[in-house]
Amino acid sequence: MSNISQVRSFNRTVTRQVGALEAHFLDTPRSLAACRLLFEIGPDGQDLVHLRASLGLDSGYLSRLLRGLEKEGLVRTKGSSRDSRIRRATLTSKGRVELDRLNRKSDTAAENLLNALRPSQRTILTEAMATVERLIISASVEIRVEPPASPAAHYCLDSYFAEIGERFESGFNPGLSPTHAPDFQPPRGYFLIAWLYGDPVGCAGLRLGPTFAEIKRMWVAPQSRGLGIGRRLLDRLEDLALQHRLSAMRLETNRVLIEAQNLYRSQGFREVPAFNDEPYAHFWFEKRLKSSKGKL
Amino acid sequence: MSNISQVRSFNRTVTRQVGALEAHFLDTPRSLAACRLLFEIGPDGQDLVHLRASLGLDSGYLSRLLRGLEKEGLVRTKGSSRDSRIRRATLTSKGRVELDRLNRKSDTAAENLLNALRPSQRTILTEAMATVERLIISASVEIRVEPPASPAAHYCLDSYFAEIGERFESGFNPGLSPTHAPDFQPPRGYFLIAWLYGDPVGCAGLRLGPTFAEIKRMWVAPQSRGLGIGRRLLDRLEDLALQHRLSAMRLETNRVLIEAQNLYRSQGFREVPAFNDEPYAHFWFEKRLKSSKGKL
DNA sequence: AGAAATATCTGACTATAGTCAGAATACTGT
DNA sequence: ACAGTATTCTGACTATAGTCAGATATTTCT
Repeated sequence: MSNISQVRSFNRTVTRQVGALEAHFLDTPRSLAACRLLFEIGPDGQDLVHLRASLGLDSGYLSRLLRGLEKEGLVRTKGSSRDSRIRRATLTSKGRVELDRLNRKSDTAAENLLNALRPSQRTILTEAMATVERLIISASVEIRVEPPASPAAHYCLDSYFAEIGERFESGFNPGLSPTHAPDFQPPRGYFLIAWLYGDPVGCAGLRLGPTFAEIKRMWVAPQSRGLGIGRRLLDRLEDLALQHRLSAMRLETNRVLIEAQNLYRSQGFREVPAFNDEPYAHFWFEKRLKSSKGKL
Repeated sequence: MSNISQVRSFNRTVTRQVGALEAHFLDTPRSLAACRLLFEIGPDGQDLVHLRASLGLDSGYLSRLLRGLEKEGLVRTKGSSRDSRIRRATLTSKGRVELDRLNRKSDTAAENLLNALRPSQRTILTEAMATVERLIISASVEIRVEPPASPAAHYCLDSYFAEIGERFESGFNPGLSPTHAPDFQPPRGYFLIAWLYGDPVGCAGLRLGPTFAEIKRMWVAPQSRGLGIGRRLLDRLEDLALQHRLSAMRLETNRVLIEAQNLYRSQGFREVPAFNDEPYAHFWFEKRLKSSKGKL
């Protein structure tokens, strides 16, 4: 079977299976959309903006679904303190009981699937499921050029600074390593964000120099590591550097970021002597870009 | 992650992905249900009974969907020659063009998923998909005791006789190896049918003797082999024989049925001297049943 | 301060999906 | 021959899902 027909055959089989699992919700007095909403609100509650984005709902429709759940006494909505346009939905205690019930139902449905198999097959199935899931998620990541001052960029940079602040032996003070947003905006550079299902899960900045490009602020969200996002960010940066006919990409990194160093090496970067005096750097890397014949 | 939470996480991810693929149908003027119907009718046409069963549609709903497709000029229905209650839906040439278009759209959607991955990941993904699919299908097979004269039983037996008629070196004449339906019905025996999505895909008969049980008419549909159906049929037969406190199961087989002999051996059967004069048999097998202490 | 953007809600609407009862017709087993 | 069963169709109905155009309140930008 070709790859494409395997994917289509898989989709047919899995749709049927998932449909059967979803049918289990139908013995509740609630619609599937309302159940999904309960799951998405979760025990800790969620802002309506987030619910709308991650379930892809029309704002009117979401509003109506929430009114329905409120009438059932499962959900409460209240304004957020920071921004009183934003409202947050939380489960009432009755709602938490109901979510538990739905979770148990889903567990049972998954268990029924597994119970029909022999123990050795169960392991094979769940391992193959993990692989499929990881690769589908990986294929769903989309990398786009974004303004470095956008909210998503701020979110990434804040997360990045928070993480290295914890990991660097000396902590991290952004003031000592300043970078200006305009450096990462055309014409002086680029800022890439990796998106997964509407959430930013990684970023990378590129600053264009006269002969080489500098990579800065490269980060992948911890829960999304191992999906090849770092690799894809580097590939895109390389494309951009090549478009500008630069002959090399350079970056510096801190010694505690072992996994980043491995990534750079596996993507063709070589360690070079220090080319700047970045205070937090211990290693400097460079990748010569092949199809370039120096600066145009 | 536990097996159960892996299954649930897989379902979430895959639902999202499949939903995205299905969204591709939405740029047609047709509903998803109508598209599924076109796929199911296929280039060769299908009886309405089959469409209703395999898509799980209400007969009124199906009727209306078909009227819609007829109005669009994509489908024709005509009475069957054998039974004029049964009607058959076939695609018009315009319908075939439309089905081709849908197929190409689906191929493109599957291709987009694969194209987001590196070639090595594509192979890993499709192999894992094949594994997941095989095991889900395998878990969806249901084995039930059925009357040996039911239409499904006839379908299995006809397929079985047709297959061995082709494979046996001497052909096969059912008259020389007679078995009566009552032998496979309680209290004298059992007839098992393996069902997959409403279609019979395998069978096995058990004839209860005074001290041992005889297995007869064991068959698995060619397109469903490798799913462990034979193994599960044998397990169920063993349960039944144990319920009747029999000490052994016996069967005979033809030398060309190599895969069957491998199955028997792997399930604990041992070759024994001929215990009957079945004309088409070359090998005789027996499995002693453990928890039994002879006939009650 | 004023303009533009954002978040939510409501009312009015449409499309899709599905159910159910009954009618017409044809087949099957005895 | 005839009672019982199966197939399909129609009309009448409901539920679910979703869309769209404002209205309102709030925040952000300039």
